[in-house]
Amino acid sequence: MARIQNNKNETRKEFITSAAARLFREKGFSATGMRDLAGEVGVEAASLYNHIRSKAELLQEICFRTANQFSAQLNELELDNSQTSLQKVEAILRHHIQWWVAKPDDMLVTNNESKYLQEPYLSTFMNERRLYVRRIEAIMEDGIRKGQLSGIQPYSAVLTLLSMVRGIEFWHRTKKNISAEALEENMVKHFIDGLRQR
Amino acid sequence: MARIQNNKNETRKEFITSAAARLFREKGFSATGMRDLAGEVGVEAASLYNHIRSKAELLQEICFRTANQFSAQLNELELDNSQTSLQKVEAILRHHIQWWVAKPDDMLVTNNESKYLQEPYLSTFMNERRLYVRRIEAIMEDGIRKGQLSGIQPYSAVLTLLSMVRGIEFWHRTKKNISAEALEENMVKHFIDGLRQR
DNA sequence: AAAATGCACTAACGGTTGTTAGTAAAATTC
DNA sequence: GAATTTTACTAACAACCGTTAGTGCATTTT
Repeated sequence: MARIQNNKNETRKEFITSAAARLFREKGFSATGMRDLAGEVGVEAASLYNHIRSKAELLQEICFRTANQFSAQLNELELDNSQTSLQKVEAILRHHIQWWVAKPDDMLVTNNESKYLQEPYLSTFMNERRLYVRRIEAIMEDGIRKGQLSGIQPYSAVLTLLSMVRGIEFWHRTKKNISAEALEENMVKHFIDGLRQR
Repeated sequence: MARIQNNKNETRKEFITSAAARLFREKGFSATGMRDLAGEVGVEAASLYNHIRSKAELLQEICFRTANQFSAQLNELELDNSQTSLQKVEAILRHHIQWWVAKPDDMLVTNNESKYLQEPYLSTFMNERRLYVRRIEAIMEDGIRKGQLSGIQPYSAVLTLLSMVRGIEFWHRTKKNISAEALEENMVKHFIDGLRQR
């Protein structure tokens, strides 16, 4: 009857949520059983419910924690007058790349498994995502007005930005091809060069 | 006891496979039940087994049909001496975009649900995918030798090519922003401009 | 018309799902 | 040290899973 061995200063709930992110990423939300998760944590399935309310709650925690993190960056960028629009777009792209490199579990679950959120969380999540796209579009439109960006439509550029970084998932499985730093510089150069006015 | 109403000249198995692709895309492979699929087809679950061997077989059919289609294009391109490497890369990108626009169900299932393939199909699929990446890399390396492509590493560029088009999934849900043709031209311009030697 | 095949049905199987109830031991608070 | 809270356990639940067996009607082939 040993307790969950949670390291340092994280709560047991956080420990479980991390394990859940790992499993949801590997096996998918639906194919991950509470008995799988319990095994990963080192406990019986029923014991998990002393710390969490439901399987659904775990998914909510992962998706919204991750999404809020990206909204927070936009909050700061929108108030920053010291950067050009192009610099802001580059900052957003780098932020996405770095999170895909550092937290692939969270990013994959947020991207691929968020559809299993139940209402009203699902609607909230999708609305937030739409808003996030529009806010980046607005930054790009500002750059077009100031002549810094090329004639590519902002909507298309945002879709590309948010999607191209998903290739990092594939990179994670075969790391030896290229370092994380080189990958970031390549992707940033490629995206920004294609976007810049010439 | 009405039969499955399959249109024109497709077999009943193809009719079922199409419905499966639609459901696997919407709900995911694991969360899609045979009773869901049966309802979509207009029949009882057990009746499906007069036409298919198993749920797993449906996934195999979708994933390999789609993957082979892309390999076939590369087979032709590799033998084509009338195009520059840059033109070949553009052709590959356009091919991906057009398939994401026309067959989003197949593309999404092949990308997101292929992990549920069972052995030995899973290993075969992943090896084919690795080989596909290397073949595109080889085309890009050729372009670098001939001075047509910029200093971006081929591996990074391939990851970007294969991933950026996944944004089309999001576009499908909110079509009014931009037409399919404009989206294609924007993405191609963005990707190729970023890749071209200047 | 007879025989053979195709196809959808009902019923059921063994296994798995997320979750709850009840209990006891361990850790914490008093 | 006693009282209280936290936490892990076993057992069990109703629902659902993919799939098989067996039956009989409908269609096609002979």
